[in-house]
Amino acid sequence: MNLSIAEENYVKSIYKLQEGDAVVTTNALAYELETKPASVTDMAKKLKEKKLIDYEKYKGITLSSEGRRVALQIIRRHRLWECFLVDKLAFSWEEIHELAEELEHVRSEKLISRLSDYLGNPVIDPHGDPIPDAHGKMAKPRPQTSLDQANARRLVVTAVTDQSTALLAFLNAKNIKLGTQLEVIAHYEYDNSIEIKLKQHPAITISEQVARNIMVRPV
Amino acid sequence: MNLSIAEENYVKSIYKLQEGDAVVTTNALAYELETKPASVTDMAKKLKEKKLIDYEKYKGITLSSEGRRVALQIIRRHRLWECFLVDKLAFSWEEIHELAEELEHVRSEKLISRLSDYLGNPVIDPHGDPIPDAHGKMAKPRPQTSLDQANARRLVVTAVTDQSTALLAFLNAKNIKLGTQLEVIAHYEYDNSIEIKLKQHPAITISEQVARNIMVRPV
DNA sequence: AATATTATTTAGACAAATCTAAATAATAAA
DNA sequence: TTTATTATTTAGATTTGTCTAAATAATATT
Ligand SMILES: [Mn+2]
Ligand SMILES: [Mn+2]
Ligand SMILES: [Mn+2]
Ligand SMILES: [Mn+2]
Repeated sequence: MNLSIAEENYVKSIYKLQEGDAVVTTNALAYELETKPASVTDMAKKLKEKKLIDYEKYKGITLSSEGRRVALQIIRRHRLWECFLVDKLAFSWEEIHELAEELEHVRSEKLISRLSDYLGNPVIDPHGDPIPDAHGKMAKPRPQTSLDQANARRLVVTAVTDQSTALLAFLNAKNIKLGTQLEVIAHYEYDNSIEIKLKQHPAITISEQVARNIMVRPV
Repeated sequence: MNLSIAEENYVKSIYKLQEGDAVVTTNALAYELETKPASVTDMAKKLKEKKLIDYEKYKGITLSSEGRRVALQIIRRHRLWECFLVDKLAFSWEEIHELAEELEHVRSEKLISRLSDYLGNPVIDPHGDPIPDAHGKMAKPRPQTSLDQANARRLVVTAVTDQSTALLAFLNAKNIKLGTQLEVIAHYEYDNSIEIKLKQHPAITISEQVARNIMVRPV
């Protein structure tokens, strides 16, 4: 089945919003793809026709098993290109998402398997997200929680859930990256901000919004 | 100016067919792009509107200076990706053209300049074609002739003009690649075929059609 | 110079992807 | 359980890139 770039982007976004088994709503998908609900309805009909999604009027969207397979391939391509950009071309993690958003649409099994080999078959991307293998199998992510809900005091950063340039640039400025170890000093109840300390750096206070998007596990 | 993939492909093909200063005809461009003359006429109007080409009804097409600039950027991207595929991912020269045809449309100055650095700023691609630099400057190709017109006896292969998978696969089978040294044994007048000999290989006879597409210079 | 052939353009249509505005369905509030 | 609000879909339009068939222009042939 030959999918257009638009169709691939829809499938990928549906996968992302599904998070397991939840039904994806028209509005949520429109927001995610920065398009209009009417456009989503149009595309939903096409993707249903192609048997990539299950969809009934007013009932929301879920991926079919074929749709899931396709989504995982696209995600694989996306994340491998991200690894390439960071590991080989020395891009930083906030610059790569947009580029990978385009590179992911070059469809060639051979290209991607060679790229993966070339990169040493990585299993996580520069944002800490797992990379599906050629069969769509992903390493189950190690148990992790968002920083605002972590109990332990000594933590290591494992991923970021929001990959906006703005957040990643903020984290760069504060020297926080994947693998960074930090210690929670205090929770401030007033605004749910959190004071943390990185080795060799003075303590800083980060907002709840930032903390929610940093995934951590006990060191 | 933001060009679509289709527009980029047109500009690149016009550049290729122009070969210096010749006017490009509607039919030639349609054939090159595997489309119909009517479609070319439609697109010519759009590219003229965008000031990328000079075009008057029935008078053919030439690139404007802006069009030339754009074409050289696309060619740069195409050839750098070809280098990447061969040098880093171990593709062979007949597989890379199609992939580069897609990769060339990822527009990012930064990506391409980093890629170029990463590859050691190569000046020729795996087919022997020169790679424009960031300003569109290309190394003037060293004087070369097609194998069927070469006078010298000892020659070295510098480029191939036809990059079809079929020709490149044929050359692979005969162990002919860029830099291969060969000796012309005989010209056969009957069908203009040429007998050549590679070091450590028995002599072989190649057709005029093949010889026309192999570029060489005296060793 | 008239006629035939070839090249190019136009007219009109279509598919993909999108949009706005209006209609309808689902859900929440009164 | 009506009524209001929100979510979703439909109707109809637009843009981009393409096509076929017909018309016209340019060129070649007689
Ligand atoms: Mn994308
Ligand atoms: Mn990522
Ligand atoms: Mn292309
Ligand atoms: Mn090439």
